[in-house]
Formats: sequence, C-alpha cells, structure tokens
Amino acid sequence: MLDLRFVRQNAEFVRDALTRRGGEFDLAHFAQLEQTRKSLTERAESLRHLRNTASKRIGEMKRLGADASEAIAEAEAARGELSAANAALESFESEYRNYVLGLPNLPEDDVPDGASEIDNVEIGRVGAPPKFEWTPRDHIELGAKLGLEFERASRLSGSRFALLRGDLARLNRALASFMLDVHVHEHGYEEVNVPVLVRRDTLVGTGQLPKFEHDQFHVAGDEDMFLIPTSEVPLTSLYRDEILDAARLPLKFVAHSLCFRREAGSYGKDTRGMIRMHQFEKVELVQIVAPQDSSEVLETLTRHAEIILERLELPYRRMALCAADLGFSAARTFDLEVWLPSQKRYREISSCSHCRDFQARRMGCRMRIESGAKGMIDFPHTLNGSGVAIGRCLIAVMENFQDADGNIVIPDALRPYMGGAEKLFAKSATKQ
RNA sequence: GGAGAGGUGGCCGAGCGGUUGAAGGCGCUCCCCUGCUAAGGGAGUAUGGGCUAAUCACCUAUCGAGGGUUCGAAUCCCUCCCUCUCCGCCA
Repeated sequence: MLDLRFVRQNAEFVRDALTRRGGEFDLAHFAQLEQTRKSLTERAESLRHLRNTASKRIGEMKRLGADASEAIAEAEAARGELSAANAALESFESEYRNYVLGLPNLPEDDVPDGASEIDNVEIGRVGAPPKFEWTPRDHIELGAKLGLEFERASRLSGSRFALLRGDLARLNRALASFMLDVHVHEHGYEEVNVPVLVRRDTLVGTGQLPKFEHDQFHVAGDEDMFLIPTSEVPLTSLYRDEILDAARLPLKFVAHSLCFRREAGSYGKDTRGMIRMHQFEKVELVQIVAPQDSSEVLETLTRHAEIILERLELPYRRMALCAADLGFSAARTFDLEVWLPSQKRYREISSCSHCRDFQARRMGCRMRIESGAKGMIDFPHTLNGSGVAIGRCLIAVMENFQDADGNIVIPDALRPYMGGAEKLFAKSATKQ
C-alpha cells in the first residue's frame, strides 16, 4: 500500500511514476475520493462527538440523581443522523480501500523505462555458456532417461505437472539442501518451514490480493484459504500486525517450499517441459530491514542468489527490470536468468525485489526506532528473492552438465548431497 | 468430529452497563536519593485516523473480528476467527 499522505502531497509525481509502470492514476478521481473520505469522516466523527458528550452528561446526572431526560432526548435525536452518517462512511470506505489496495508500488526513480520485458536492461553476465560437440538435448529428452515423467503426472493432476523419479528426485532434493545450507551457514538466514496454505488476509498483505485472485489456487470448501504462490508470502508476513524493535533488524529468513500458480494468463507459454508448472519448489529469501539499509540489502540479497548459481557453475546474467515489468509490490527488481543450452537463451531463475514499505504497510508490520517511552514508529522495508527456483535450476543443471551420452555430470557443489556420486546415468529406457 | 474453557496494553492480570484507553504488578525510559554491585522514592510508558509546524493539545476509533441491544458496551445478545484441555481420528 502506498503512503496516502505522500500520495496526497505528491499526486503528480505518483501519477507519473505509476504511468511509467504502464498503470493509470487519475488525479481527479483520487482527489474526489479523498475529498469524499474527508467530509464523510468529519461528519460521522462530529456526530459521534455530540452523542458522546451527551451520554457522558447523562451518566453524570444519573450519578448525582438529577433528571437526565433532556440530555437523553438530545442524544436520541442525534441517533438517526449518526447511523446514516456511519452507513455512508462504511460503504464508501470499502470502495476506497479496494481502490487503494489496487494501486501498485511506485518504481524507484532510476528503474529503467520500458514498455515490456523486452526493455529490461542487462546488468552483467557471469560464466560462459558451455560448448557442445553435439546438439545439446533439452531437459525433456534428457529427463526421459533419468526419471522425469509428464504423461503419468498429467494423468494424476492434469497439465503443468511433472514427476521426478529416482536419482533425479534425489538431485532435486540435493539442490534444495545445498541452497538452504549456503543461505543458512554462509549468508546468515534463519531457516523457516512455512505453511503453504494461507488465509486471504495474508495474501492481501503481500500484494497478491485483491487484484490477482485469478492467479491463485483457492481451496474449495468452507475455508477461505489459498495455496501460496511463493513462500515470500508467509515469510514476509511473519511479523504482520506486530511492532518490531528496530534493534532486532535485519530479519533474514529462508524457506524451501512448494509454490502453486494457476498460470492463468500463460496458456500456450512454455507448455513443453517443466519450465512452468502449477506446482514447483523454490528456496526463497526474505529480509525485513530498516529503511536506510534497504537499497544496499537488495544488492546483497541478489548476490546471495547469484552465489548459488556460481557455486553450481551455471552461466547466468542479471537483468534490471524496467518499470513496466515490475511486479505489483516491487519498487525495483533484479531478475537472474540462467543459460539453457537447448533454448540458446537465458531464462528467469530468480527474481529479487525491493518492496520498500509497500508490503509492511499493507500488513501492519512496524518497527519502533528508539526503545522506551519516546519510541518512534515507522515501517520497515521488505525484500525478497528466489535463492533460487529449484525446478528451473534442475533443468539448468541437466542441460548445462549433460555429456555426449545423455548422462548428467553432477556439479561439484552437489556431490556431497548425492553420496559422492559424480554422474547421473541415463538408462536405456524408463519403462515401468 | 464430540465435550468443555478462554481470548483485555510489551508481558502478567483486574474490570462484567456510565468519571475505564482501561486498576494493580512486571518490564522499559527519565529524574532524585544512596553508594560497591543490591535497594529506595518520583514521573512517564498502546495503536490507527483527523487536525497540526509538531512524535504537544484536541477530536475520533480500537479490550480477538464483525454485527446487534442501549442515550451510553471491554462489560449484555448473535455470528465468525483463534488458543487451550479431554475424547475420537490421524502423519
């Protein structure tokens, strides 16, 4: 949620910033809403004041044994007006709230301009794409002999599901363990095991709702619950509705979780293979930090994700997303893209975002700056990043580390997690 | 799923229709006294919104959430959410 006081005072700046992301912000409409809100609250509050003072007088008179009928009549008279004013205010407020919750975050000033992902700016590359003396196989072909199954998975669950079997399942697990270990032991994150079902409010807090409900899996039944699209949701929400002692910041969390996405808008996109699944695994990094540290933290958090790719010897590049490609809650985002030999291009494997106070405001996560009586309260900044997506990373390992026979050389960093094995061997067939 | 108990400020805990935004205690902050590691005295100490130069004052809201009764609700009624105990089921 935007700082409405700021929006009020800098409406034109806000309009320009939101326009940059391809959104719209109608100054007149906003001014109108503000005006309405102000007059409706003022009216309701002054009527309430009237009633309160009358009621208080009644109490005093009764205590003194005096006749309170005049005051009672006065209070009764205010009643109808008050309830009308309250009703008007309430119905307006839900409209207003919806509008405000639908406004995305403002891009930071130096986020590049652009109309779509085409305009994202490459910041740098690390590692050279491997050279093959054969036509590199894609992960589907490689996987067919290693335990990656789509047909059986879709029989169980439909399109955009996959099964991993045998060594490939283990490699997948190794990736998750490896990433967690690096982030916990080397980068200082606390490992958290999170719920993957959350309530509506939680998704409002991080920004997926109310606007993007169609992208979420909503559980059928009496419970109003959703499957998380990323563990950013529960991790960032850990301190929802709390006031943190600023001295405790930064908070650094890492989680390995399942993630669920309807992929409603992506029909026909990445339909082959396991690039885009309804269910996937991801190691997610989240930091809750003091505002003055946040810009620097975006860099270090992005580095934490990059280090995973570097340890795995995967070629990648870092992209600065242009304003139009930013997610709803992000003020700035770096994407990491890993080289996929079969596609001869870089594909997103991590997205690291700085949300400033946008999410903290929505979820009421605050911080007390000086402890004690005169403590000032402010919103911390939240950041998140994939560190990294496990399914896509598995694909990248398979494709980049394939040999001429379709086996997979296990990157050194993963060998300790694979019982010391150096290769996954393709089987002639994976019947049964 | 069945039966019961409960949700009050940073924490514990009173209040059960009117001067209670909330006693008391703990914790914390500041001041004083005293001085050798402990103690005593005083003051302060919830959050959102409005207004404002203001983190003063004032108005307004909030005692799990939402509705209702009432001139007036932390207190009475209804619905929901959550926590705990016992039984059942279960990984």
